[in-house]
Amino acid sequence: MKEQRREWPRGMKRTRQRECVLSVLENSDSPLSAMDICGSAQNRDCRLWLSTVYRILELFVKEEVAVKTTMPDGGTSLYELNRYRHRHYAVCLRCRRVLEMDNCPLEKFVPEFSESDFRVTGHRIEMYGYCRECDGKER
Amino acid sequence: MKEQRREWPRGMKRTRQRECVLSVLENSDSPLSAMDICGSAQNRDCRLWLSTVYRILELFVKEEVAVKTTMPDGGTSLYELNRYRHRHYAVCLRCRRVLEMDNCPLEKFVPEFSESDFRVTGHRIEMYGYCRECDGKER
DNA sequence: CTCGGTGCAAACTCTTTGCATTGAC
DNA sequence: GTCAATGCAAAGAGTTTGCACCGAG
Repeated sequence: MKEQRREWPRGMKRTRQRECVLSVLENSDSPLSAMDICGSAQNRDCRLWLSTVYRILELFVKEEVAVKTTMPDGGTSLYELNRYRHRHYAVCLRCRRVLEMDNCPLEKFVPEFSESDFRVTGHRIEMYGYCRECDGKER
Repeated sequence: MKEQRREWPRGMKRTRQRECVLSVLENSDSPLSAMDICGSAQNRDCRLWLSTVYRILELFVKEEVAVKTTMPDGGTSLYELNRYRHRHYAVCLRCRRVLEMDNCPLEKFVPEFSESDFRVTGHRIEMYGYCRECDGKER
């Protein structure tokens, strides 16, 4: 995984802890939980508290630096960098591995509603199934 | 909302509490939280504990009577009957109203993956935006 | 009658909040 | 120097677990 230097988000005070959280996010190619992030940060010799991670993530989401998601069966919230591009995932039901899809089914799609109008500003798609390694194996 | 009688799921012990949870789910056309379900049950003069609701829902999901989902920004898990048909929702970002979509963008879609194969067995789609009442209003 | 289901309490996990101190600007 | 950000503790929400009693089969 490569260190990709990006400029610091404008108008946001630059602290050691925020740099660290941003760096962890930059160097992950799948969504992370607050606890994952806190752990990775500790491994980089950056001491910071879990509540601080939550506060930083909240800020990042507000500033649209990061995006918050959840796996469909609920549980913990996950965060990833807002890469300003369309990205959808396929989740393996066996090993939980997350694959990135190269295309988006909503490119040319116009949703229909019987009851009402709706102005669509975003969408979320996840595919479920089995990755190559898990397909055919039990459970 | 109409009482739709369906037969009791096979091989599952029939108790007052389970009938009640099933009935609440049958008569809702949007996903409900465990607490919603518990509340609705109380309104029907069915006393049951929240932990019981969770246990019943876990059973229903295992038996594929119900489906567990979450809104994308995390938080509480929601449950709805497994209606064995394709159904996607649009969620209003302002009032949280949930609209059902009449079509599915994945009918003719074949996902592409650069790295690996993936056998797709299901998918989840949610659209976000603003419903007619909320569009244009602030926040 | 038996054994799984439920009531109830308590624990657990993830997340948020409050307050004093620290550190970026 | 000022005020926002953080460390830390503690509270909150949602969910799970343990155990004794109850009730469906």
